Amino acid sequence: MFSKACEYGIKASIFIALNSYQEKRVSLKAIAKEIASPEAFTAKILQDLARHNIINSVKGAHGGFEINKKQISEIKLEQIVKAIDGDKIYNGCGLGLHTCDENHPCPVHDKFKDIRNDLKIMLETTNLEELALDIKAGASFLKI
Amino acid sequence: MFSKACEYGIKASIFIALNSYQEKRVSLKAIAKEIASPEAFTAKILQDLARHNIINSVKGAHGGFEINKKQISEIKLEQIVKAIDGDKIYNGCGLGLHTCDENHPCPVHDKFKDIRNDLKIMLETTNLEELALDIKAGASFLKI
DNA sequence: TTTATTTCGGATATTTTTATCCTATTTATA
DNA sequence: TATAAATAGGATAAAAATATCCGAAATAAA
Ligand code: FES
Ligand code: FES
Repeated sequence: MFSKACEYGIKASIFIALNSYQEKRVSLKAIAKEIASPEAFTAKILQDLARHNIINSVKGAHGGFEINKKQISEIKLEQIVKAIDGDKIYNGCGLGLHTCDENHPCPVHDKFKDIRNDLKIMLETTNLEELALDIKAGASFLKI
Repeated sequence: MFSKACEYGIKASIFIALNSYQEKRVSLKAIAKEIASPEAFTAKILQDLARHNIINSVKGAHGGFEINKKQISEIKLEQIVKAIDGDKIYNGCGLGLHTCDENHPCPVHDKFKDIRNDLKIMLETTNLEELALDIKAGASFLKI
């Protein structure tokens, strides 16, 4: 469904958000450990998220990653997915036709579009805050 | 969502079904042309589907691929997807945890499982016959 | 100002997916 | 029986995704 890069990006963002509530900046190393992801690969993804202004990176000693506390509840999964995987999950045809077009539908178009739309709505309405709170409450997990 | 192999497998199966209704066996070449897929790669996928008894292959002159007419309405998309992509689409965690487990959910589990279940139901209830009929009626397309 | 820490970013490596090539095998028919 | 037409399947190649390495740049603190 999502690429590995996107999975890491989502999990990392949640962990960063969680720490940002406590004014704590987290290092790449801490993130990779917490979400069980390869460090260098995760670094690339974090750079990408920083370039998209989803997270903030601070270089140098005592540097790391953080998210503006006030923005956490405004950041939707959709932004992360679009930043990393692009919007093919929204516009792509389920059977790989060049474009998903109501006027030139593939055989599964009608059945597929509803599911894809539900996914779209889910991504557009889910924000980082709620996900971080679940982790904090021990109601969900970032690894294993 | 689906792998390229799976997309080709679904489209090929629909085209084979369509022809099998008219007692026509279709060649690899004809299939690849009709669904705009690479011939040799498509051959591998068809072999896979044949091994899974979803389609039937006939070697030699006047050979090709066909589906037992009476089975066309019984073949569900689910069988094709499972044969090619396996069942990770059913059991896999949306964020890549080892297993999707209600008791050890990832942050998006609750929101994800409903969408995944809708997809599952769609695949389990959609059969080749209805898809082939749409193609025949010009209501859907296999390429471009 | 030096040092330790940490992200940045380019280059490279590995793995997986997608695609191609070639020979063997099977089968209908001339 | 010889030939042509097809699929089967192993080997290989190309492309994309995933992962690693390393030096450069930035920054805090000694
Ligand atoms: S055309 Fe294939 S999903 Fe819309
Ligand atoms: S645990 Fe991640 S989708 Fe169920």
